[in-house]
Amino acid sequence: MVDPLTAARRLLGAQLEAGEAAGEVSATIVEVEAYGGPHDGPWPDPASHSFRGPNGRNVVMFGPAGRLYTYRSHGIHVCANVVCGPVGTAAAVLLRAAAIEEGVGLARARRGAAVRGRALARGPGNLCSALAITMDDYGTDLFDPSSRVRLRLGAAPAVADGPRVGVSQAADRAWRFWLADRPEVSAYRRSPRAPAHGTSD
DNA sequence: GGTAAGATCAGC
DNA sequence: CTGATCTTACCT
Repeated sequence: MVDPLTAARRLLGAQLEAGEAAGEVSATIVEVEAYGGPHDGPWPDPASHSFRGPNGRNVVMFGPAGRLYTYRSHGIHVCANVVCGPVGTAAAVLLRAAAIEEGVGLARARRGAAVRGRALARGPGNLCSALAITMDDYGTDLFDPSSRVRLRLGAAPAVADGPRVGVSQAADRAWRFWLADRPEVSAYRRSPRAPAHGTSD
């Protein structure tokens, strides 16, 4: 797993598990977005948190691949990324949506009784909520069996792609990927702060 | 030490 | 479409 585009495709169909014991909740990743790094790196990406170099929030993105990069969005939600790329080079894949396989009851208890099954982990904030991923999980090694959040890679079926959601920079880049024919995939919404279509990136 | 912006979500 | 709610970065 090296560049973010390859990593993004590879993560589709992978199993994400979260829980102290043998996986309280497990889910299949169905939608992701690739994010690059600084302007002078191999994948310059003005929409990435790492674009302006390492800082207190994004340091883990510059570390080894396979770690979890969590950040708080709009002061309310937590979003999760899988770090990729070699050490010293920032890149990550944002987990945007998943299909809950095991622990549906627990996920619904966390999200709310009225939430439809397909929407339990739809959207990056909702995904973390359903799996109880918090800022405490920042930097977690996703391939360590003793971690609270774990990842099991699989083979990816048919993949579709399109522009990323909600980014104001490089808004026309087709760096979002999802599994075709999946009801859990979230709807595309362009950022209101993004320039007119075709002008960005 | 102040401030503005934000890889979101739910509710009207 | 709007508001909630807060962390961080980037000024001055």
